[in-house]
Amino acid sequence: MSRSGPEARRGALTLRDVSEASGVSEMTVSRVLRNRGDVSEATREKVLEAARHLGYVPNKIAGALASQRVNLVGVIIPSLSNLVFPEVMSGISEELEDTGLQPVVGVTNYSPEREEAVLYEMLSWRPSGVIIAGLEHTPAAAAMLENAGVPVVEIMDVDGPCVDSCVGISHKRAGLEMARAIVRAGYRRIGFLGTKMPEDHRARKRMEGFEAGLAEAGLELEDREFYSGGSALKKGREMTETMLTRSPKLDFLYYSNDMIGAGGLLWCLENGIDVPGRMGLAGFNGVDLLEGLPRRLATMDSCRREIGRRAAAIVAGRSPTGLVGGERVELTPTLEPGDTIRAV
Amino acid sequence: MSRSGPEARRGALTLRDVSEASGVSEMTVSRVLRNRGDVSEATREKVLEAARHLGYVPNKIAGALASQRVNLVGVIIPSLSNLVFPEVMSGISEELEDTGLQPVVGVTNYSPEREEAVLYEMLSWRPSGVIIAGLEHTPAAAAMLENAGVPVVEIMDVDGPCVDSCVGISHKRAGLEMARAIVRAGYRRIGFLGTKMPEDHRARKRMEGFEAGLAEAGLELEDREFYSGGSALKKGREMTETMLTRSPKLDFLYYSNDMIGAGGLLWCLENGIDVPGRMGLAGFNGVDLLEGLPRRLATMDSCRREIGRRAAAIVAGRSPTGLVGGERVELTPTLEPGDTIRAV
DNA sequence: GCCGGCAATGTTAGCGATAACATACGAGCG
DNA sequence: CGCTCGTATGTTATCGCTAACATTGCCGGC
Repeated sequence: MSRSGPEARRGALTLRDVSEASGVSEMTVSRVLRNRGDVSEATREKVLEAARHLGYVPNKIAGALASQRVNLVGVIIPSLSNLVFPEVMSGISEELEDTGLQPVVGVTNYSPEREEAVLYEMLSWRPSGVIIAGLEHTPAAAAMLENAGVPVVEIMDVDGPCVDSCVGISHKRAGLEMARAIVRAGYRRIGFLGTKMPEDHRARKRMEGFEAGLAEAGLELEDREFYSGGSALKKGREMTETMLTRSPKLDFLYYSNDMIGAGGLLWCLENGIDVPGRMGLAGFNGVDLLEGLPRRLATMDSCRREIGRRAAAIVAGRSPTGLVGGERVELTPTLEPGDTIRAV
Repeated sequence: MSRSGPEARRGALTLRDVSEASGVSEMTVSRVLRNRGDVSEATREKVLEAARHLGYVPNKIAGALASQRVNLVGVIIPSLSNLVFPEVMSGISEELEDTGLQPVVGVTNYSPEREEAVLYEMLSWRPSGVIIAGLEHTPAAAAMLENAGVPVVEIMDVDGPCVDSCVGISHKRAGLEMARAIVRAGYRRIGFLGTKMPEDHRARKRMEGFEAGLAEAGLELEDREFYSGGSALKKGREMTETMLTRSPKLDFLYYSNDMIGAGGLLWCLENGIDVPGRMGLAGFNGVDLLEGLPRRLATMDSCRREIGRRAAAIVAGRSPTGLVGGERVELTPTLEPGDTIRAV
């Protein structure tokens, strides 16, 4: 209600308005609003009152430009509908909570070009850190990360070289160990079911590790099936049916994620297949969902939340290691045998 | 490690660097990089080459301050782990794709105070629009939205007054119609299972509408059960068991979301309960997951993606209605009877 | 050959905040 | 009483970019 109305138009409110309303300089208002520097209690009150009354919202754009500081952390992930990434996000948010830093999300849909574009866009806001999923980037994206001049944490995966820091698990090893466990349990004729995504390097590495594990025992994958799009649970069913029709002698199915694994499990149970006797099953990720299934699917936890936390800690400069960058954190996924692998 | 030259430290790269490298003025570089104004083809090439070579990334902070334009849209939602919101996000992203606008997400965890804080933070970046879930806000948040001076779209819900525009479905009506369908199918002794979240106004409205629908037929809810946290699928099972133990005469269970409904369905099937003969079941949302279940759970689609699209269209100023604000879009959820309600 | 007119480029003045430095003022001290 | 010192506040100069307004050349028409 001050000058000619609440505010002639948007954002019309600036430090100057508050300063005039409270009778002190802009600088003092700025100090009060940021809790920085010495300001007398009386002045502080006066200023806060004026700001509140006017409904002033600081302009961080100007603030950031002047101070060369931005309290944003760019987070770049392939997808939000994957279940996995929202959990990573939670970990990040949790850890960033009281650092004054704020995550900003960008989604790439597993497209390297899109990743490059999203990264460019993010960097143009000069965030004080970047967390990005995966170790594989276009050359241009890699160069940008290299020159970002802020902490960069590549997450989810540690199988390969990273630009600055990385936090994740070895998907190769995850596949390998699952294969060993399966072989140890006596299964021999094994099928693989996964996503048709050349760009999902982690799924690929898991499969490679898995095959390597089988190879140790002189085994090979007997069959494979890939899908894309649609309800993962449904696809899991369909693929399982397809595969078992085609290769009825299989005695184990390894799924590249828990959702399709769950679909497969439901199908097997409905079709009277003895699990884990006649047929063993395993997925990957360790999602919540599994707890509600009729039987607990074997899986391997992918440490999603922990990955988020550790990555955020590095960006926030509070890593427990005390390092400032160039950190490499490999978490160890634990095998959860559930009820779908024979006990040894 | 590389050149102690090009940029001594982070972001040292500015328009000036590019301008010097290419021998034209900063303004011309700016024009080239934004594709604005007349620039000769030769100059354009020269500038782009220099920019690429240096690895220049424009500083949008400065750009936004100077131009008073920010290509960001703030999106404020309660949660990312809910399945529902990522889908809304997809709709938003899709629609925003070629508008030059970029969504920035803030998560409130269903806390009004957190919502207020997130909103304040967002507005301080002066986005060119805000999309926010729900119609209920703290007075301060409402005031901020009111004075934002940019398009504000409240989404998901239309049962109540909105600040500027809103896009959603009527949860009251959704509950009401589900109740009518259930009554019509001959069920009479009905239980409700939902989340223990006073702040989830939409779930609350659904329940209210549901009760109103029952009341039309002179019925009342015979039992209710609420949960919070944990695996929704598992909770669905547990609650179903609890409720049917306590109230064995119930003949219908209405779940406030599909996940717990799915858990309930699995439990019923495992326990040999005749669905939908002896017992009818229904959920809410229409999620993908349902397709993979042994039987299709009755549900009501909540138009999530469409809500995202329409909201984004309004913010982007491309609403099909041609209106500039103050729009009210009520979408109509469709009942999907699935296999868990008796045919009439 | 002079000048209007247009296309291509340059200059100037902020955008709204903050860093860094300056100033005012009262207290405490010898 | 003069001086130092520390606290509370004000001034000035950017931050990197863009809007708006010059300016420069070159063209053709009369």
